[in-house]
Amino acid sequence: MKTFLKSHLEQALAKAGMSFLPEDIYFEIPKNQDHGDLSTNVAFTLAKRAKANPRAVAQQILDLLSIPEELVEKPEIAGPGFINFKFKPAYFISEVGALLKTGSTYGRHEVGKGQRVMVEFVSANPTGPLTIGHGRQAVLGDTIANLMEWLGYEVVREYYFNNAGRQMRVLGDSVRLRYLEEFGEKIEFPQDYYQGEYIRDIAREMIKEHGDSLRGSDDVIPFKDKAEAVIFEDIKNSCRRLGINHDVYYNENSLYENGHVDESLALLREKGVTYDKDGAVWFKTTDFGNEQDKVLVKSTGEPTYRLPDIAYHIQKFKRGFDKVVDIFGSDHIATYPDVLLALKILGYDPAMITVLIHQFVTVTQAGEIVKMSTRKANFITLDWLTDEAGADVVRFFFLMRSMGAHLNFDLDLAKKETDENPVFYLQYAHARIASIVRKAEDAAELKYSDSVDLSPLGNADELDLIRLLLQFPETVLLTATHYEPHRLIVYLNEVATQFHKFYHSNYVIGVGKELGNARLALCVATKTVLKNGFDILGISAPERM
RNA sequence: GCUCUCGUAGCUCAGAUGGAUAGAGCGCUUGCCUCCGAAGCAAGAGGUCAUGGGUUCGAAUCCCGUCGAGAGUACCA
Repeated sequence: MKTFLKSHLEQALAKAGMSFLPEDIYFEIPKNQDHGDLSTNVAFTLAKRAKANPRAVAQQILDLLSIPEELVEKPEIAGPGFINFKFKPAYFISEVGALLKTGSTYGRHEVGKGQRVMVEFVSANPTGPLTIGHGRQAVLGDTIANLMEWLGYEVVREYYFNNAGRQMRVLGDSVRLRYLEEFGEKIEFPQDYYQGEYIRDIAREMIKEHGDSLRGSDDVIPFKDKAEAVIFEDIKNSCRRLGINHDVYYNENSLYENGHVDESLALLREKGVTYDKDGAVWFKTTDFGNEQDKVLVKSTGEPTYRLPDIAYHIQKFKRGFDKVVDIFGSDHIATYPDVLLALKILGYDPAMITVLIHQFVTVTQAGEIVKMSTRKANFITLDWLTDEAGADVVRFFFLMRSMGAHLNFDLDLAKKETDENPVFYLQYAHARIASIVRKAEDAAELKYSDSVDLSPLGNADELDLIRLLLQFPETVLLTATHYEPHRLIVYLNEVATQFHKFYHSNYVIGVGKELGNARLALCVATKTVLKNGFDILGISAPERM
């Protein structure tokens, strides 16, 4: 509808002989309905440039504007120079009909058609269970992947991990020590080892499988392998419970094995942006405005995380993705600029990578902040949270705030949030509609059809609801292109509110066949929008609750 | 010290390219079930948009300073 109005506006502007740019013409949905359904401030933009009076410019535009009268009311000039447009019911009714026929794909777009996008998220190394912090990223990542799918992209959900290195050796040795402890051996457990109870669980597994046969050796490999397998399975399961399934698990190690790490270093050397000093290889980031140079390969010969990260991203492009979305916690905020810089130097377009940084989750319990650390084991696991609150509530909770905002997770509230959680407000609306549809078709002589005559609709409650429903496709587009899932929740909340309002003063059953069927169709349209929105968010759409 | 994110109602948070009277949930006050689901609806109280300047027709939004919170600033990831 915006493009429709825009083209008419452009014609009027051209007729008036005003010079303008396509981006001069914006429409917004006014907060106040007295200002119509769509409003434009184009007169301000042009008046400023021509040093003219905005109202006069607006009037000049309107004099030359001709739009079809059957769909749109006569435009009005309001305030200091806004031009407001108001649609006629006929417009709304025809659009609802289209919505009903489109059904479960209503709100999908094709802007990403034929393109492949990778969304990388979670990417935790298998050293312990996923915590609430990981949970936020997992849910955000999966939902952004869903949004990309709704834009028409072919999406790959990827998990990048490392099961080699010191970290994993410490993990293996942690299990080994607990294993020995199970046999009553006096051991000294280093403070920087993994303290969690899950280490003991794995140690007991080892006893079940191997008895005491490993007591004599100090080989950590079998312990490491077991720990990795158990923990990774646990991680995958935690994700699965929230409806998250990665398509690819990409092992950092393979970058070494396939020579990609060495190759990346060689490429950077060729570009002359590295140098050797103190036995280490440095990346000359100061040449590009950074405060200090960064180490790519330590004096021990071991690369820092930067180098494999660079190699990994090169592979992302070589694997044929048109677009890459990386989701990191705010603790990684300093790592990605170096990666992007390296890619740029090597001739890749950094604009193809979108890095999303989400703020951390602070957990409060009994009014006190719980500090979390995998090492120390005073963490709250994602599984525990899912047990307590349920998958829908967990997903919803992590999505309802913008990722730039710190998320305060009040555990006491999360536990008792069963009937006062906003997710139920939305689901309730859906279940309520389902119930009406059942009842209407059972008891009354109503029958839903996507080609029912909708013209009996037209009162304020009905039109307000329709107006909102028709915003769904654009909301999906905005939510996806801004990578801000919480916007969809804000929107769906408005839909639910407006539906409840409609419901309370407009009966579906007992108002006659024509109006009844039209309202029934409106209910189905609302249900469709809610359901499609829930699908994107990854929460269930209950028929009963 | 420097960089990034942030500061909006008692609490938790929304406020699309700068727009018209600042929004929701929870909590608080008051109404609404002989009728499609009261997990709901309606009404009310509650604000110096951290703070001081600046930009302009117009600022919660953009720019600079100050205060406060979090993260980063490693030859850890």
